[in-house]
Amino acid sequence: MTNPAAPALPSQYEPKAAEARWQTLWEQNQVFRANPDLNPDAPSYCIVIPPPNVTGSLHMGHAFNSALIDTLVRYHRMQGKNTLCLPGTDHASIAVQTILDRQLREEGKTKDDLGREAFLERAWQWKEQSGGTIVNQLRRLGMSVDWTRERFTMDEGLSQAVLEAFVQLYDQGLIYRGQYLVNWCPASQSAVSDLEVEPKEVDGHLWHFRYPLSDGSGSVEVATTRPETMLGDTAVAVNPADDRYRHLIGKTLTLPILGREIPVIGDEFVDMAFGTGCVKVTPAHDPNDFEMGNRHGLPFINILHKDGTLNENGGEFAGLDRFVARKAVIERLQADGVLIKTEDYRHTVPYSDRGKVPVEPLISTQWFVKIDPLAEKALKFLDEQNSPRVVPDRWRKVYRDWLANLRDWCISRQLWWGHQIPAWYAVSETGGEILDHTPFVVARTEAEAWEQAKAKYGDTVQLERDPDVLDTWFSSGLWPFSTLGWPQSTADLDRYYPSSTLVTGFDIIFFWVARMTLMAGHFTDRMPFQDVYIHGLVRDENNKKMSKSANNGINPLLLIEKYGTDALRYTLIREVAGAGQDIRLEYDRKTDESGSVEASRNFANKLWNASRFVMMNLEGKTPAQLGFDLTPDSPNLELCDRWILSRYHQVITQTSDHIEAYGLGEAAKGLYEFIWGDFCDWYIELAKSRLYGEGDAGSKTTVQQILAHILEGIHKLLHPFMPHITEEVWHSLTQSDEQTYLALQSYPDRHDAWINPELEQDFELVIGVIRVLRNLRAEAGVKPGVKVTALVQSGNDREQQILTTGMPYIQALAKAGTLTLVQSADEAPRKSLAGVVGTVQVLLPLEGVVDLEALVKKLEKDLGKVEKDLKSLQGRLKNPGFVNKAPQEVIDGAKAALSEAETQAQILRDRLAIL
RNA sequence: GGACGUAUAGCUCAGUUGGUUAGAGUACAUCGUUGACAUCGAUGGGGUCACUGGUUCGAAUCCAGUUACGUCCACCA
Repeated sequence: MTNPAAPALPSQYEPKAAEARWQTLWEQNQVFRANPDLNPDAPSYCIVIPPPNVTGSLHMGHAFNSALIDTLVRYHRMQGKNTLCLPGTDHASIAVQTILDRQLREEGKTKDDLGREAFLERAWQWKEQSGGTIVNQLRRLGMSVDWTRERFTMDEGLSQAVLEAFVQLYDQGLIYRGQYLVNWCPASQSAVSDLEVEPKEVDGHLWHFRYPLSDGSGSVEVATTRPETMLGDTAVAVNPADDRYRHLIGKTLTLPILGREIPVIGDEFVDMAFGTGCVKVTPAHDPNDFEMGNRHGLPFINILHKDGTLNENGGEFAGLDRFVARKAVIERLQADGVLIKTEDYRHTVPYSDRGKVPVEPLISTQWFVKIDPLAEKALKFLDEQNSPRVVPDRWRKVYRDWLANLRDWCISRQLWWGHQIPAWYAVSETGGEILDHTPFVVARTEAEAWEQAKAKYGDTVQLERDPDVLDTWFSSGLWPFSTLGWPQSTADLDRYYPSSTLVTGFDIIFFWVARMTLMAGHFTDRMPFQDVYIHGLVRDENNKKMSKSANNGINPLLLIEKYGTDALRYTLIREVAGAGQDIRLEYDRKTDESGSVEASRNFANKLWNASRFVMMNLEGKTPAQLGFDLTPDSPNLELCDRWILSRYHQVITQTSDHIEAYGLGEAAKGLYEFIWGDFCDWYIELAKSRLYGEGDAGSKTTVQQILAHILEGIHKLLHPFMPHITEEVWHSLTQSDEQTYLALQSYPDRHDAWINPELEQDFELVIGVIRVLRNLRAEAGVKPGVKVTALVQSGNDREQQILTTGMPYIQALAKAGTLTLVQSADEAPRKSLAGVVGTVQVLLPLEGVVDLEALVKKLEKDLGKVEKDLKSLQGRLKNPGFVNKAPQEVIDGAKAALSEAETQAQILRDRLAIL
């Protein structure tokens, strides 16, 4: 090694140790701890991470989401913003309770055996375990979050926020308790929201029955996919415009089996064209029928227990499970001769997302949030202020449509794990039991509840708290501001709220994004984030959505172990183009290998070695010690120096612009091309001869300065994407101590003065000549190590000038020992291989044994290509339509291309003629 | 039943407001251990841009339709 001061770095980057080391140092030294009071004049940047559910561990989707967030956060931090990235986890009420229920079942127990207290203790244990795993995974991903501000949706502060929000909404008349039809999940024995229901296509049947008219004058035919609900029928509806049945409206029918008299009603909801045009109406067990029941004042007969068995209203079927009862009802109807037919019927059945069983629409008493006033406010923000700004734009419409079309939100869940509803019932008023009509008080604390209750019902009142908990999304809806201290007014809220960007997948726009905007609009009078960046999901190698049920998840830690966190992060980001597109991850399940992550690992290794090379050639100096006093007009800059500096400054601009437009993938790709292509393949190669002392001393210093300067810049530019390797190398490069961090350095400044497109084009010509010469060498079968004699010919003054400057580059990189620049090709031996770039001819004379036929073949091939272009260009320029209508610059471009092609063709023909 | 997304090299994907010779990575083939890197370098082969029609001097790009895959929303018994 030429540099004794540079650390002896191995030739392969080992991510494992470096990543662990920096993760620990960052955290121990609270590098990412936010301080709201710091730099009052600096803008702030805040991302509150979407809290993962404490349901186990993180999957690839989390890794993707985290990579995007951390890249944004690190970028903005380096831009000098006062930055906070706040981590946390979500209690995931129903999801966690489902897991615990399953565990208990495996132990042969139920939650009632344990009792609420012991159950919750167990739930907290689970939370500690799963939450711990998740938080450690976030660390492994290199998230630059402020761990001192870590939150959990059920911790003390956030629980306070939930209480406050509930009480306020209740006091404002926006929360009410009422009897409504809800989606009932018999498996978890709880109400679930509309969003927790997923429709599934199933092959079922459509059963047709005959309901006789009570006056004996005939019958009507109705059909259903759920025959057992007929036990709860309280009417049959027909469309009042339907001539076939209009006369029946007002008559009564006798319900089979139970013999109940039910009316025929007219309702426009009924589709005359579907089925028979007669609909059985079960107001207590069907959403449409519920509405009809309300419209027509029909009785609501509930036939189900909460566990899905039939209750006493089911008559002889009482006690049977709903699906058993279905069969029994069909048999009985058949026996009674009123079953007309059974059709096979494919239809959608609503399934409970968590319980994995069909949900049952069921009347019950629940708590609701009145959604209209909240939705109106969020819509107003969107329409009038485009707030939040949705990226990509197409999701804005999806979000808007949903907001505009909402039903009241059922927020009570018959579960134990979660925020218990702060309502206390005066059970002494209703015989010691909580009934639908038991009076209640809503309060922030139990003491406050007693106070209110005593005032209303006297000192002897007995209180019992509502056993139900709130929908998980109630607390998640407060997340962007509850985590910053709301309802207290805090410095954090002041400084970081509203947050800058919410980064999340489209799958929870409704569940979560909209709930946050609803709550934030109401409680903080503004939208909780400026931008919403919606990304796609990670698909598996077969383009399938990764899911637990399909068991096709890819464990991010396996890939991290194999290739490193930086490689995984870089892969995930590099794959995302524009925004919002799903990404597909290459993966071999047998070997746990991924070609694309491997490519990123190789890129990291390339960077490592390039850095190693540069550091070995700086004579122990840091970039700061070498200094960078060069300006675009410094006389001692060579063509390649100006070129790489121009490219470098373009890349700074381009990377920033892309990141700020959420084009993270484009930014990542641009850096890859610059680092591997421009910097490593060309600049470093050209720098070698100067570093090895083959030029003057000034040239060596200049090249060292530039190498050091750009290398440091590269690490800064790449740091948001690959935080560990860049932090590691940057420390060696700058010889910084362990209390100084690249993560806190400022991003490279853009200096447009360095950008020189014309010069870049000149340099492209040199590169072109090198490529052609290399190609000729390969065609001629010249071994890579052998130096050749070659000629470069151009009759153009400007090209001559560029080539003169570029001569040493061509000699070095194309291994041309003797290289002559000539005006005319006559000076070349007859037996030469030839190629063209622009109007420059590159000639490789061949002595001795030469396969003439091969030379001719190559020339003919090249000529064929050029002639094809030539023809198309000539055709175009002869076309009056083109010449008259196309813009001048396009025509000029075509003319220039034509003359170049003509020159090329001529060169090739001449060459062929000589042979 | 609505709405949306995607279709380009064997594979994963780029391709800006239409401008002619459609690009990367990867895989493949050939050559290579010169003093950063074989997790590398050089070179090469490989595409009727899903299909059909239209607009235009000119279409991967714009329009209409078709097909395939995927996603979301929806109360049809």
